[in-house]
Amino acid sequence: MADIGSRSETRAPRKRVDARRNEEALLEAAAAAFIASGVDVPVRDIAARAGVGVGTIYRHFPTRADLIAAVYRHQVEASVEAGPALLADSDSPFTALTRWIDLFVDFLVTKHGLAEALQSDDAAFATLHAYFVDRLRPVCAELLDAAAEAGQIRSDIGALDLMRGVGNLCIGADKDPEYDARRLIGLLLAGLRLH
Amino acid sequence: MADIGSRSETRAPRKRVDARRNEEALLEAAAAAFIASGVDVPVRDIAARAGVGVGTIYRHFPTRADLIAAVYRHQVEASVEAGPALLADSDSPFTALTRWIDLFVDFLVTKHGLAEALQSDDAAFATLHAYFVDRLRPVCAELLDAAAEAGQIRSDIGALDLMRGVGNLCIGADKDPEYDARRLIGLLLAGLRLH
DNA sequence: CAACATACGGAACAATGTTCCGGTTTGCAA
DNA sequence: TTGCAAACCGGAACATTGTTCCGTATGTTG
Repeated sequence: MADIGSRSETRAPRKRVDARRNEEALLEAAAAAFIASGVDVPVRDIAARAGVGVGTIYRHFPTRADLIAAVYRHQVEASVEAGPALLADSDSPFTALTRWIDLFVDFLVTKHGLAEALQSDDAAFATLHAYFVDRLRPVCAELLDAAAEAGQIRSDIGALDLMRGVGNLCIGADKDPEYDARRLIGLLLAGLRLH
Repeated sequence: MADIGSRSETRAPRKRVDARRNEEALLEAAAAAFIASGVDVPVRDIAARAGVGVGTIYRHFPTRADLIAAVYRHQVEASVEAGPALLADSDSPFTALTRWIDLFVDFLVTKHGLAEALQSDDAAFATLHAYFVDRLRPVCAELLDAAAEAGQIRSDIGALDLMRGVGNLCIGADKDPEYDARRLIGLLLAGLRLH
């Protein structure tokens, strides 16, 4: 039987083209604005870059967290996929864990203010926090479990704890060149090892 | 030679009594407001508690950092004095270091938002950061050096790095009861040890 | 007690987040 | 193709908070 509604993707009465175009423009504008001014850039700035009104932002992305999540979704998914790959390619689970954490740190420190936003208790960032946890915790847990099972690390630290610690240690790493977050994260991982 | 200006403390032509009274009231009001709403409590709230206008706050404490520093000065100084005492009383330098860090953590997590403020790159908090570093770094360095000299820990981590890491790990510890900052800080210290 | 310096209070201004509504555009169906 | 209801748009308007400024009140001194 022929497809009733042309060859478009989803059901749902098809979004208006202007809405789709604006959403696209907003994602691009937000990405640029985040790089230029951090994830706390004023809403008005993003709207101006995208050439839309502030109302349009709130309509497409009710909270700042939604916008941030949308902008960085690709990279988060890449981290999700990197987990199993590292586990397969590395010579030990602990090495894989270390490498994965390194990717995670790269991600956090290159997005100005992301680490801060993730740890913030601001209700507006709750969904962002939830998104990161939902996607990344299982991956981190897998790496952690593998290393624990191999007897390389203690097994009394949860994935959430570790991610939280790493996230916290990344705060401010992009502002202060004197601060070497990786060094401290290395210490944290060293503290995890069994001897 | 006799003291020219009565038996008061400082030089400087003696402040007006209302000014001194307001400063006192502000310190008390700020301390209460910090406990109730964190160190980010709106300036107006503090002014209202103290029964003064906002202008009075800015006159006595030009930046929020000045006010915070004044409110917590006593406790910071207590931490400064605790360092040598712990070193003398503990059975090993590493134990002393651990205990001192514990005091430091206590201090940070009980002051809502203090850890965040300390790591913030906001220019308004620069002097607060500087005050903490000036007073506490030498103490931490002394403990760190003693432990390193005793061969208990590696010697390639500076006092500033450690304090920064501990401070970062304390962020959010007062909000989220699931998050156990001390556990991660324990890991960090474990990573410091030599075997 | 008078004159002066200092401090006070809060209105006014600025930056930013958030809501709301009149006007416009678009998708759909007759 | 044309008409229309629904969806969407832009930005004015409002709320919150930090910061400055100045006319007024108060303490201090001679």
